[in-house]
Amino acid sequence: MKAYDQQSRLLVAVDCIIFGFKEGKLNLLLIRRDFEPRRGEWSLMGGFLKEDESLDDAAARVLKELTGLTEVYLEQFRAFGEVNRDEAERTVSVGYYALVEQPVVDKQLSRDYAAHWVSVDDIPPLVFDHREMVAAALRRLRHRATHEPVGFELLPEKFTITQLQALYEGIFGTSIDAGNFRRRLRKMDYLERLAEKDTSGSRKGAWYYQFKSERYAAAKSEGSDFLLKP
Amino acid sequence: MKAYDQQSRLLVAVDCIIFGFKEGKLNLLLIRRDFEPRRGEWSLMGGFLKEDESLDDAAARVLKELTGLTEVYLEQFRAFGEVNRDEAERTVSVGYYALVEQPVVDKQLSRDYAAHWVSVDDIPPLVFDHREMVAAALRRLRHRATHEPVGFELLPEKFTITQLQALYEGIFGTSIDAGNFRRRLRKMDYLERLAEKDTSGSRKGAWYYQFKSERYAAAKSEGSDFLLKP
DNA sequence: ACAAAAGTGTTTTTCTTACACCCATGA
DNA sequence: TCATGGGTGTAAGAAAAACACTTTTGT
Repeated sequence: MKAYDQQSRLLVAVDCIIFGFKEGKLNLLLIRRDFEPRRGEWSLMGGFLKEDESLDDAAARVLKELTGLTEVYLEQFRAFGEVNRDEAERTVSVGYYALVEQPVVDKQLSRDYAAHWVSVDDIPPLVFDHREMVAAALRRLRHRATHEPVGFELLPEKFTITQLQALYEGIFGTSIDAGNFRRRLRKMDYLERLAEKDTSGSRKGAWYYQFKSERYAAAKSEGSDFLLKP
Repeated sequence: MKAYDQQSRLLVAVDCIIFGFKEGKLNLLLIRRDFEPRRGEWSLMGGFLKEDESLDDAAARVLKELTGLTEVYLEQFRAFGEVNRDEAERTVSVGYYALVEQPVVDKQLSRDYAAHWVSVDDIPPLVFDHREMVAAALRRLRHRATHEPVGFELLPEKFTITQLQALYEGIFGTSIDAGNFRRRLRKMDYLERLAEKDTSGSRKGAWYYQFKSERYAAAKSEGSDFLLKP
């Protein structure tokens, strides 16, 4: 059984699947590897776990190094441990997915990392098992987005219902009935309609809304379930 | 960024939360640690990842060492990576939960490991962060059991509706309307009623049923969703 | 014949779905 | 005034919940 001596220590990494949303498309932030092996190929943003940091801390650090962002939604979804998944050395990697506001990231992105957004339905070949990691992250995101109000993390603080609908259509790759979608949202009293309109998309203008997390927490603790599916 | 040299290698473990079901109770298989630190205290069954095995393989190996079982339902649910979670040495642990037929395990259980079943609503103090791991596993089990037909893994191949209801009541700690529960099951044509009855529980006798995984796969691929909640 | 588990039916209410419709406004 | 996205209403039907009811059989 378990005994501490004589056990093999090995590398533990975290890899981040960074999701963004822009112009109706769900996107993924990739980098080109700047070290061997497979220098120059497309890869997820990752890094090795340090002695003095937790997995969550490591993921947040890695994300900060690439995007400069610190207050992002970040959730572990799965550990990947096939023996030969990293060809250089045995490495166990823990996958995290992040939800960021793409326009905000675009401003902060340092050019050095050669980071680029790609649409989730047009992903280039990736190193190692990163493709599989993306697929798993996407499944998890779809699931989370229907059962928890995490989609909002991909939108600016103020957003319109139409934007939210486009987001969900982007996440699921389907189209949604606008009337029914709105009605479901109307019942969520943790969505506050602001006294302000977005006039960029139409003549009439669309009301801005805001997600109130405190109110959601209250609603949840009283047993109400979030559910928003295509 | 990532670079392979000069990185700290560390211990990676897997820990198994083993669920069983008996007499209306959802149970957990625990052992007493037989090595330092915390020898003799209650713990989950775990082991270190070896150089030449995947995480899934390691979990299966650990499970086999304790229960002798090989064909069990086993699913990773989360990695635990707090810096001081294991007081002896920095260890990242990947949590798996297993669903086993308790009566079968009882027969095979080697006395050496000092393994014992405890009810999930009466868990003794556990070492390290094992309590938290159990809580996370239980949340995952509840979720999976409502959306996928995994509950059957805890029952014998042939089971009655009443047993299945008791199982779900045990998993969720609630009571369920028998009429409505049965009706939902009647619609699942991947549940086959056998020509045999269980007469141990009543005069009348209850039909045995069997879960047909091939038929379920077919139904699923045609878009039908499993849903069974309290 | 009756107790007790197994199993069925029926009514009520609630939620989805599909889709028709109205609104506001800049060009 | 009309095209366009924004937003509301509603009728039909499906599904969930509550609960009364029947069936079977050993004692």
